[in-house]
Amino acid sequence: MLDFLGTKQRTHTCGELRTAHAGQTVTIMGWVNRRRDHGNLIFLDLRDRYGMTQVVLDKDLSPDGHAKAEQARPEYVICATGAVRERGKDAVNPKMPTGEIEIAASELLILNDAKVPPFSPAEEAIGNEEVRLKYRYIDLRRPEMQHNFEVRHKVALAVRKYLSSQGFFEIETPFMTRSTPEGARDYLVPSRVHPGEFYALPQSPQLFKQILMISGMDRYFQIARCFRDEDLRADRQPEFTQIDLEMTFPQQETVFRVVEGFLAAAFKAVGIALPTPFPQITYDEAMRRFGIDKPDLRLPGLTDVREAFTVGQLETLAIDPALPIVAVRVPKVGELSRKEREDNRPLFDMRKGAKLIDDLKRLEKTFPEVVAKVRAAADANEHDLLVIVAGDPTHHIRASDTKLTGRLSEREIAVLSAAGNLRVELAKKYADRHGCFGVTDAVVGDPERETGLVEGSRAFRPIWVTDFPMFEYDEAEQQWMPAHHPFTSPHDEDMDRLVSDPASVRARYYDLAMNGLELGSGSIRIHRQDVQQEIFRALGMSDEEAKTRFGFFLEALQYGTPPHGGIALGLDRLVMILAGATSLREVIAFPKTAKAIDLMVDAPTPVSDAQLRELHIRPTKQ
RNA sequence: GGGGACGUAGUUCAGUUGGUUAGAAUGCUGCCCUGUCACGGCAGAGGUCGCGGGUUCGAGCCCCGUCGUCCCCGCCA
Repeated sequence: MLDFLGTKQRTHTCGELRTAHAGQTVTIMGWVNRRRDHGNLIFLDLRDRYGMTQVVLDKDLSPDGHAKAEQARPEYVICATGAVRERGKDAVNPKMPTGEIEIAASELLILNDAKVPPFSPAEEAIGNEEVRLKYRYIDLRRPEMQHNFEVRHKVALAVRKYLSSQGFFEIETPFMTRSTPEGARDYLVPSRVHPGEFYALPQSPQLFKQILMISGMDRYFQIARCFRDEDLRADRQPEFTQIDLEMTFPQQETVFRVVEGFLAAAFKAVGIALPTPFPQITYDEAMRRFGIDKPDLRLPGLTDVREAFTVGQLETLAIDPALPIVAVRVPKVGELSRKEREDNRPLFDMRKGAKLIDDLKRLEKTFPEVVAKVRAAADANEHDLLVIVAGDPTHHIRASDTKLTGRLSEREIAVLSAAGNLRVELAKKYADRHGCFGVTDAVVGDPERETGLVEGSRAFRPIWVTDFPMFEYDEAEQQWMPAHHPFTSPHDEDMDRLVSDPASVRARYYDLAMNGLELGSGSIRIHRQDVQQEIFRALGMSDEEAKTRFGFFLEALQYGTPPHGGIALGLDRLVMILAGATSLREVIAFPKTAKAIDLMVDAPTPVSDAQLRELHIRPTKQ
């Protein structure tokens, strides 16, 4: 029943034939997307990565081919040879790029059959992720998935090309290494040769890339796999890919220009113009204006409306005059009903003393002039949703005024971040009303879009967030902790306050945010041994402890370390944004479930006792 | 570790207050069909209602447990 391929060769893909090919005899191969059987006339849609082409089997023209086509079923692998024929006017399918032609097959080979698939790649929407992941090879046949991986490939290629053009070497670093100072749990690899000892899979190539700078490699990059044994989210997988780079003698701006360069190149590769340079904002300003350290610029920011209130009014309304009072505006959402407001309450975090005024109509009855001022300040019209977030003066639990993070107090941050999160949550909930998020899908969701840059697209809004605080106060441990890894350099002019006022010390640390997602983060590193020691001491770490934990690196630092810095960007997240997807699973070929299981290969699994014995491992019983 | 949603035909789902034989669409199988493109027509097959226990005369539906998928919190410097 099945045919041998013999010496047949594919002459064209299923996506490239046009009317210009009419008259040519061609051979195409692909999967049966759909079969339409009209008795003596059978249509087969052949699908491959490049597209779909209609093959016609006419019993008069090719009785053998027609007989084969009768046996063909969805997902059978077919080889069709025949003449390209322009379709009659009434037979043109304007929905298909190849819809003006068809192949009048003179010969049809069934190269392979297929079991009835659990779902069809030809179907538009499929829900069950469990089935999709188990039969991932079928899921990946879907045009949407193939498009996602085309985007992923083009982005990676553009990044490589650009960085290479800027003098960066792509250098690999080990997968089997030792635990590094990152904060996540390690995946461990037992050593057979060294009983009881383990390698760790890298959470990032952080220390290796710094050592490459010490090694004089000048500019390094890597599209690097990273591993972190933490619980998953829609935007977090246990193994993920970073565009990792490091350079010698940079200013912060030097790093920014490089990243802007390769991102612009990557976006251009998928047909989108990304204007550079990207805007910048300090951490403090981001918190004040957006209530979050990864602002989504597609939405209006928070508005400071303190001035709209008199001291007396604040007292009547039980609002803390010392804390920020901000308006959250969501365009075009309109007034909410009492029930809608009720439903939205869980979106607001009042645990740390923030308070929400979500019924401006009611407030307007008592204080019409206040509401008028708030509306004016927030630039709101009657079609916008507007709420006010302020501080609750009766709330003094835990949050303190004295322990500062940067120049904002913990209580100020509590109010601002409650407002900032509400802003994002409301926008997500009413996305279909304000339409600020919609453009993304329209721009890149169309696999057929091949040409034409979307000039200055407002769908993708990157922003640098700079000057993060160097330290965070850990309430549980009652001590200052590095907000990032301990090799991040503080600002030169903040150095003298390391001990006296750690809260005010700014790090030369930066994030790149896009559309409310953290795309990447980096820093200018510490390159001097004496500074590094000071930082460790500021963190309450003894010289001995530092030596045990990072000895090899501290040693390396002493052999002529140049100033250096870099950044790492999440490739998966970047592609996710470009693909308009909401989960990393849509842009990772073989992802894991929320419980870190690979449903296709069924991993992890128990291993044999012999294997464990060899590795000197004895599992503990539950 | 915690919270929430979901689990019924291959797939997507419906299933009333707990009541007789669990439905639809699609897919699948067979037959018919020479211009379809989500082809159409006729006929048919297809169910451990995730799993285990309980309540009840009677459970897809109620209760307890458990497993799985997804989302969130914690966690992820």
